[in-house]
Amino acid sequence: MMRKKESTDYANEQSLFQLCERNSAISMISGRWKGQIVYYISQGYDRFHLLQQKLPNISETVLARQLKELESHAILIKREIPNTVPTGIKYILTNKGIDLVPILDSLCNWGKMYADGKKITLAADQQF
Amino acid sequence: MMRKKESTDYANEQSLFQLCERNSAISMISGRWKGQIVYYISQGYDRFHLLQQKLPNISETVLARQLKELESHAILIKREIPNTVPTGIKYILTNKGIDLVPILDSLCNWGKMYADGKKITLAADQQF
DNA sequence: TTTTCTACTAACAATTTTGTCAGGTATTGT
DNA sequence: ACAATACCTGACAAAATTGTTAGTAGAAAA
Repeated sequence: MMRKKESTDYANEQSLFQLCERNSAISMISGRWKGQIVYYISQGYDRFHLLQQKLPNISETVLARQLKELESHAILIKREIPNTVPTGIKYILTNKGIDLVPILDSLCNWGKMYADGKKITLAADQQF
Repeated sequence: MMRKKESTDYANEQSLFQLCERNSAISMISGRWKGQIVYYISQGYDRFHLLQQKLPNISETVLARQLKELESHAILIKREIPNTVPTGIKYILTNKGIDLVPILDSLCNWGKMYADGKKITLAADQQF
């Protein structure tokens, strides 16, 4: 475990992680529903009422708001579906949104991997 | 873009993503400071006052609270440092915490990759 | 005409998260 | 004794997020 700057540490310190706003990326996905919305859209549940079906505990208002926020972060965009009965709109992920999916997936795997029993394990060099 | 279950879709639908609590993993890291705290501890800034130096805008109280929350999620643990001047404590990442670091890193890369200009790009099959 | 459907929005209330203030312990140095 | 360092905690205020209620529009079906 390294401390402060040593020359071997340089690449690490200079990493995007160091300079970027760690939190802006986190805040873009940290709504109560955003992860699930992005996921379901990626699965083809790309219309308002389909998302409502998939997320039965979210109200219309809240869903609309979350979609708007995702749109403002350029994670998805709205698109009118031509020739639809009462003017349908579908939501499609931008490339940014598509790239987010595997990251959310790995976050979720991480959560699940350590879900059971809350057993705490440490790296070998931290053992005692 | 697929809809509902088709046999080719099975693996996808069965993915951990589908079954796990997408949000529990997200909520563990979505504090205003948690990402940064985990990162700095991984970089060796493993003591209370070192974290304070690295995060000058966080108050003592809030830092202590965030650390406690991370501890309650088994992302880190406290450990007394023997023979220290006024009883030092250091924070070490559990394996769970260590595994989180590259995920936060990729989240951050993702954020940075799309940071400039907010240009929206779409996948080829969504073009128009 | 009234209802239904889809896709919203504004206004406000409830809840959750953050931040601030004022302590508190334990040890060492002066 | 008094100050300083390191690490907290409880109580409460401020701010942000989420949820609720009531409404909108435009078109088609009853």
